[in-house]
Amino acid sequence: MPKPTAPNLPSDAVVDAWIALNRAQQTAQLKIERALRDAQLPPCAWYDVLWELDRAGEAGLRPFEIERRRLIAQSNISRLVDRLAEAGYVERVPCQEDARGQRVVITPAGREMRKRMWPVYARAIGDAVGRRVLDPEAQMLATLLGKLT
Amino acid sequence: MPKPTAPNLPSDAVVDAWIALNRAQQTAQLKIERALRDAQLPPCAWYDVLWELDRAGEAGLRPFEIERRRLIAQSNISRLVDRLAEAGYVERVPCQEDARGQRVVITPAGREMRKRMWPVYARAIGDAVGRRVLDPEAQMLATLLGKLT
DNA sequence: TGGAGATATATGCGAGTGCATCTAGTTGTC
DNA sequence: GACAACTAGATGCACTCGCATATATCTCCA
Repeated sequence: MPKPTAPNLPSDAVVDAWIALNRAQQTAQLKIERALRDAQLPPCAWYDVLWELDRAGEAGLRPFEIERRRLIAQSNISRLVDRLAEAGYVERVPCQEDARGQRVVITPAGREMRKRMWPVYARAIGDAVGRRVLDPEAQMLATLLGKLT
Repeated sequence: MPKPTAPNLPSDAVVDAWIALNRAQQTAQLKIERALRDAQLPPCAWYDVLWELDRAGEAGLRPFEIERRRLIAQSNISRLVDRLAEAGYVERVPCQEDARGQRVVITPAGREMRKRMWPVYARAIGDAVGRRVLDPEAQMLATLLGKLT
């Protein structure tokens, strides 16, 4: 009979879930990151940001918006945008409604890079995740994992 | 009807699972790491290795064994052991059956630190995971995530 | 209106990471 | 038994991260 030892102390099932979560994420992440690197493409994080910016369109996004959507720490956003801008994939444009801020806008080169990355990224996700679970399992996973966020 | 576009290309459910996996892991990891830091304790990775070594007993483990159990890259193990040794929590002892290698053995101070970390670590797992899912859900999660490793 | 406090972003710093490479020792093969 | 191929572990390097802090701007209220 599973019985917590004290308030908030996790059951064995919860600890197991935490361990499995780490291992699974790490394993998948490693494979996917490697697939991109092997294809001479930028890392996963670049894709995610380019994707957000592509969806955002002309207006782009404020750095703090990217931060919230992607759960990246503020200082890391700042530098990730630096790198993306240096690579020519995004542009920082001044922001008239708030002089402290800026808008980050994707460039055509950025859009193209995102498109170029997708097949590789997708195949890697397929290999690392899709091949190992059935579709309904994947759905269940997404639902359960969603509760942790 | 969900139908893969091409061999190995992931369905939407799979992509969602991958995204949720990242977010969940990152969120939980961040909280747990912070809880340890706030309690002036070493990071999560130290706990994991100390735990393996504690279970391994007198004989300790070879670095490459730790590597396999914890999915840490070889070079990182090497340096993590450096740090643990410098902190006095483990000791490198020469390995007679293979002169290239060594055995990493936990010290009493290491055992004690592991014990000291556990309550904080456990509570953090409880907060980050246990509070958000029911026990059977955690079990299901562990099972599904296990398939990805 | 004049600050006080909040918010947006940048940056210095110390630490950890992955990759490539190096050294030393081991195993298998002829 | 000698040499090629392999394995264990260490290390230099470039890069990224998280944290703390700095700076500029904004908001709101006395």
